[in-house]
Amino acid sequence: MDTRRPDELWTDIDLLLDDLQSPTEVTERQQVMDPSSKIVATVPEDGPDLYTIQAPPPTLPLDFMEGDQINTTKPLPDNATTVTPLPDNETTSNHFINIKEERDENLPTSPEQSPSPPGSEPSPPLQQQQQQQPLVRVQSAPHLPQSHVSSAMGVSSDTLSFSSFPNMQKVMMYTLQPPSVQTNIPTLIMPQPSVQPGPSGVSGGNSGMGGMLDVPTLTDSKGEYGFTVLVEEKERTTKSPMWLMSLVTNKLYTNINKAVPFEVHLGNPPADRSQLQVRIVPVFSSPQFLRTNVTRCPNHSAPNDPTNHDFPYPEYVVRADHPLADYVQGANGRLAVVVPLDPLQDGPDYTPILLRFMCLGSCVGGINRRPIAIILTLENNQGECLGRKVIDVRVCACPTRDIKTDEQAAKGTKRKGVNTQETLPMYRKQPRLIEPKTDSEEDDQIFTIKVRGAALYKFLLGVKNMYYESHPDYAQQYPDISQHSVSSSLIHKKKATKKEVRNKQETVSELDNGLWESVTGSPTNSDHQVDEPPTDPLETNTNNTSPSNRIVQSQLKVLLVERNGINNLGESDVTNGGEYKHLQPQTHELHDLPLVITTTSSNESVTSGSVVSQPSTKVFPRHVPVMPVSTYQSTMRRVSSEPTRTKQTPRILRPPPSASPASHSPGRMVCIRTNPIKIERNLSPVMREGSVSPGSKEMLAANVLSERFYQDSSFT
Amino acid sequence: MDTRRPDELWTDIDLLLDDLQSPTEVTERQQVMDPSSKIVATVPEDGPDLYTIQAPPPTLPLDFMEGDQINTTKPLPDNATTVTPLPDNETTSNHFINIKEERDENLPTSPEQSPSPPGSEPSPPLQQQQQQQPLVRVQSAPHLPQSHVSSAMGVSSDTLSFSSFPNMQKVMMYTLQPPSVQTNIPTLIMPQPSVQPGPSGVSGGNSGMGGMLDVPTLTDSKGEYGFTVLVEEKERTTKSPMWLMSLVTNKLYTNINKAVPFEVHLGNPPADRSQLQVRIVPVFSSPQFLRTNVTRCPNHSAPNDPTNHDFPYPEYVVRADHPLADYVQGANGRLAVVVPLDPLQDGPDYTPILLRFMCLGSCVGGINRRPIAIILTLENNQGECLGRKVIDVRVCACPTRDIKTDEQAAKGTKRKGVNTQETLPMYRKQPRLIEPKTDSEEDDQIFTIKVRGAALYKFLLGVKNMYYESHPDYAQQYPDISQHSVSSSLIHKKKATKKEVRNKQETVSELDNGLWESVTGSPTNSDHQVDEPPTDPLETNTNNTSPSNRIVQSQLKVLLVERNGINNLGESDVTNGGEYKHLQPQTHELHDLPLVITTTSSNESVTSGSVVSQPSTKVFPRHVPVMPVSTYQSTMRRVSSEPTRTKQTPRILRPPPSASPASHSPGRMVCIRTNPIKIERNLSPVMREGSVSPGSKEMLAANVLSERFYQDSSFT
DNA sequence: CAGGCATGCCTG
DNA sequence: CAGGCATGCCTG
Ligand SMILES: [Zn+2]
Ligand SMILES: [Zn+2]
Repeated sequence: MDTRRPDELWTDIDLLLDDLQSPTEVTERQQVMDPSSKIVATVPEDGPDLYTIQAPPPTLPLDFMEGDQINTTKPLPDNATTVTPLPDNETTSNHFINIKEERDENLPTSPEQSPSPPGSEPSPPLQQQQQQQPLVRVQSAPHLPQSHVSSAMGVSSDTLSFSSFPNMQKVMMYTLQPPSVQTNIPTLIMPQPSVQPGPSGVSGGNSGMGGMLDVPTLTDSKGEYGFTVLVEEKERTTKSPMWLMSLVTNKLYTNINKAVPFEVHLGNPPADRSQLQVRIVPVFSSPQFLRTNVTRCPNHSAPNDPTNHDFPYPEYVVRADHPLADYVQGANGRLAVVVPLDPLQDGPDYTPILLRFMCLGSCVGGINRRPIAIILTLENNQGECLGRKVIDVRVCACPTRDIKTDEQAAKGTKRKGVNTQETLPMYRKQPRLIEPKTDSEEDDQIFTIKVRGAALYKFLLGVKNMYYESHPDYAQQYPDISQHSVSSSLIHKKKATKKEVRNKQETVSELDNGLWESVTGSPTNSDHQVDEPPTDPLETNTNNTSPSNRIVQSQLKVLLVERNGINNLGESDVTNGGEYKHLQPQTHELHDLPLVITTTSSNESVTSGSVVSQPSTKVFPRHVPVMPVSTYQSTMRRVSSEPTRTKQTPRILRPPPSASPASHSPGRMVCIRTNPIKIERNLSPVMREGSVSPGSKEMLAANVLSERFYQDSSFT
Repeated sequence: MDTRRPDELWTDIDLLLDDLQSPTEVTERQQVMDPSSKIVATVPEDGPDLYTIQAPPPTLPLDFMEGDQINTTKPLPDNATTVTPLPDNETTSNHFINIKEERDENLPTSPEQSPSPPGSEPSPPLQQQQQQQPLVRVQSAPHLPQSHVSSAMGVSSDTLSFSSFPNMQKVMMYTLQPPSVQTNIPTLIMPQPSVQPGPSGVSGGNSGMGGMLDVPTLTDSKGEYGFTVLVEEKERTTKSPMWLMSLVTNKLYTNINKAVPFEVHLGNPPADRSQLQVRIVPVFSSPQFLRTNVTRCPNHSAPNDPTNHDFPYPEYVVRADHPLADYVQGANGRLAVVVPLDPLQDGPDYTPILLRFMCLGSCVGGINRRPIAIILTLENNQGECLGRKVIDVRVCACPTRDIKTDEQAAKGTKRKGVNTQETLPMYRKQPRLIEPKTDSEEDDQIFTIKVRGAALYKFLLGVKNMYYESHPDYAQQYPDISQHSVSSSLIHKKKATKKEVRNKQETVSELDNGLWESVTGSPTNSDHQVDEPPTDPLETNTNNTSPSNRIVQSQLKVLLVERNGINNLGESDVTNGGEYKHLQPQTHELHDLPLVITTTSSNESVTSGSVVSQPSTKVFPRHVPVMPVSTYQSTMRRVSSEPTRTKQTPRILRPPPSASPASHSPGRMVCIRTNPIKIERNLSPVMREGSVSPGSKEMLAANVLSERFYQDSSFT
């Protein structure tokens, strides 16, 4: 479930657009249409080939999050699984986006350093820079070197190596790049937005949650103070223990909202313990969700939930039973609770910290059956990380049953003598779907986007990849077709040959099984294959000798769509390759971009030859009242008649204010249109039922595309 | 899950207080304490006896909803199951609330007529009055005559008879009244608030939802136009049907967000069909939840849920695929969709209406595995009901599986030849718990409230009953002990004797089984046993000859607690017996009532002799940092130092504004205190962990009690 | 779509 | 608390 609010999505888009701006060449104009989302974009023509982007959803969603990157790879991966070149004898005469890519040789080469904007002073040391700039460079192509920036929350920039899983990228990653290409990969690096550590207890305020975050470090590190955290194997106080710690699966099993004591041990404590604190961050431990924030489900984070009646941080999964517990949103956007390290009590040689997990691992819209872990980091009062401990956690209604199940599965699987810590834990099958299956049956189909020209095709592929990267949940529900075919074949092969061969190959096969095993204790990373060894800021190996992260300026030029019958041409050239900015969400004046909406057969300029259009009558039962065209038009007109702030300023479509009670349902369809408006009665089911929704992915995609077009049109 | 927002709760409290005001006699002052909630109330002393109110939760929650009533029964039910009279040798010298009860003989006697305020003109006819006054009198005691007011939504005032279930009241109801007492029951009738048909699509705006509503009419009525609604047995269009209609269970089985065609038949259609419309209201069909609104779960009603991206009514469970569908909140607070009756198409002789169910029947925090039905009412454009059809619905992920399961169970249970329509459907076991079990283990205990004096005891019992009535979910999770013991014994007996005796006795046994069977098609009512025959406004039997609903003015007098060391005495005398008001939420000046919070052993004026206090050290694991007293005090001081608007005006505690990110967790504990503030270190677990929360039930209870005390203190 | 698992929750 | 059911969802 996407927990972001619409306005946050818009901020994301703004941020994205701000960083996507690249010089682009426009050659000619025509229209390319997405038959499913009914979004028509006018793009320059540049290439001779017509490619097909296959996507399961009916739209090309594009509400990517900040912190992601577009991978505009070149050369074109004609051998990619999902690429379906169409014959050039198509009658489509579309235009194309010409994407020029340049490698920026001025960018810093060490992945441990964030690149500075051109002309700015050199980056400060990592730790301090992180404190000042909450920017994290994330990179999605697994074959690219890693460049995550450490945070003070136990989520650091060092990347766990995928070297032991050579084939994993085929399964986990969305890339058009052949695995052999390891260098000179042009990428668009988008900085992570500065996270407003706003009131996280605000109703519905999932600020910065739901998008992609940095990849957490899941390796333990005692640090100079000998920091470690233990959990007793079993609560012996009562007959019905509130938690269970399995030494077999090395996982904590507990129920929802039960206090679990964590013992904080300092083997080499400093003289002044009062300056120390412990930060607890829950993370998804499965690779595909490492970068997804762990928040409470909508059910449990509802302000009326009893657990929130006396607690202003309803969205924090982990709570600490400590009067000075601090609930913060880290610079990386993750929700964390920080507890000061209490002085040692009389008895034991450790400091206990009581934690509660406020959602079940099965909570729909929340953890959603994905394995989680908590990262406990020892910090000084400057927030610098002094040690780290990662503990797998399973919050379930029947810990005793589940620990039994898991341990039996683990014992049945693993060979004796092999330390569980060394192998990837995988004790229970995991589902693949994240979102509640609320989409109508019409949505889950294979749609085809015909694109003429390699440039636009690549651009759209990059957008598609970016969307998948930033939407792991969506990727779960609608797996990328290209990836799916690759991974499924791998899965089949591995499954057939899985014969207790405990080596790297089998480890891969376990990964390929589609299970969401935790990577805790294993030096792996979610979607990045790195050549460098993993570097931990806590370790002495700070100098990284690996090849640097290649930052490339991508240039794209798009064309403005018509607006009010007039071509409003304008351009914008923004270099974003590797440039980091303080991303306090900036107010953009680009709010009023027209959007052309049409259907397949009504737009003459769009080739409708082999476009896969939906059967418009078959999907619905009989006697469906068809919404009249007038309804559409009047609704659209209502909004489009709003005063345009700046004629030359593109407009980003925004969702309408919350519908008034008096408004009827047709009023919910709000979009801004330009000429030509072409609506046919034979609307596709998707169009008719959901239509183009204000906050929908279609709209976002349209905005981004249109934004491109507008900004670059003045170049022509 | 309580879906109300805190501010709505406050509104509820305001409304409640407004109606609870009754003349009260204050004799003396002392303090009665709730050892669990740490709320100390000063009450007048009036009675010699010390009673005990047992309640499972650690608090005496009091965020009752409007539309409920307090049943201040007299005489005292000493033989009630939960009543535990304490010996009078307790050292407690508490004060008491003196509750005077008078029967208002001027009130109308017909349950079909809403009583008018004294001096006002007679009530208009039922139908019209309902249109004007969205007030519904609800009554909780099952042995009382029914007085629900009809609404235009197919939810009418006629009550289904419980005559076939003579023992049901013992199981379903919370009453201290012996079943034999059928008359002269003093009751406090609270009018239902006027429902603001506000923007239901507003985030978190569950306006008026979550409380108790009127009891819907679940009987079919063709009306003059021969109205009925059919659903085809099975969708034959596709191989995987989106719905299934079982003729065995007479229930519709469908998946979430699938369009199901309902065929609206008019056997005797009028000349002008264009003035007709159909209203669809989902209701819980099991007796204990008949009066609970059916709304979407927090998960699915989240604005970021894909189903809400293009739809401004996220909380409506039922959607209609119709361009003119209107999503309204009826006068009774229920969410409904109204669809105009389209003209007949060429082919069939019926009008199809496509409906979608936007939550699974299992949705936590929503339907929550409770059986539902939809009530389809034919209306004219004045909203007058012209016909009614009730259809059971099960929204599930596997309709084919579940219909199979249900039909097998039905066939295995019922004897051949017996029409399913005539028997209570009960095909699958139903759980008893509603709320997600988020409460800590410390919460689910039996707590004891010692009360001295019959009056206060009765008052508190009434409050407890009212809370249970208005919180069916809570009643599910923490069943009323008195009711539980009665019902469980009944269940055991019935189960043992359940030997295929298909008569009334067995029907009762089915009810006693704790299952949530639908009452559709059966003339039953949820928690009311009525002597009158059921009256349907559609039927000719409009004149009701049954004994009238006895309205009684209850007078209560409470004492003000100390504030700032000074006794601010004031009183308020409000007659609320049977008086109906237009309840546009009124702004009360009673916002600043002090609240005395203390713990058991620290308050010398409270007798701690046999008070059941929680073990303060045993519940928590070892090494729990105890929140220091200073933290409490500073936090409390922070809020209590706010400017008091009116010295004489009681203050209602309000939740603090959403916590700022910089605030630490102790800041969440906000309460307004008066002297004496007595905090001991050995705080009970409840106090220490959750503490007194601003929006919690403890606070609400304290506010109400304090409000009483304040208003009546000037009498002294 | 059927079989079966995962997992919350009810029952005894 | 163990056994088992209810029910969403994954797999084939
Ligand atoms: Zn949850
Ligand atoms: Zn739901």
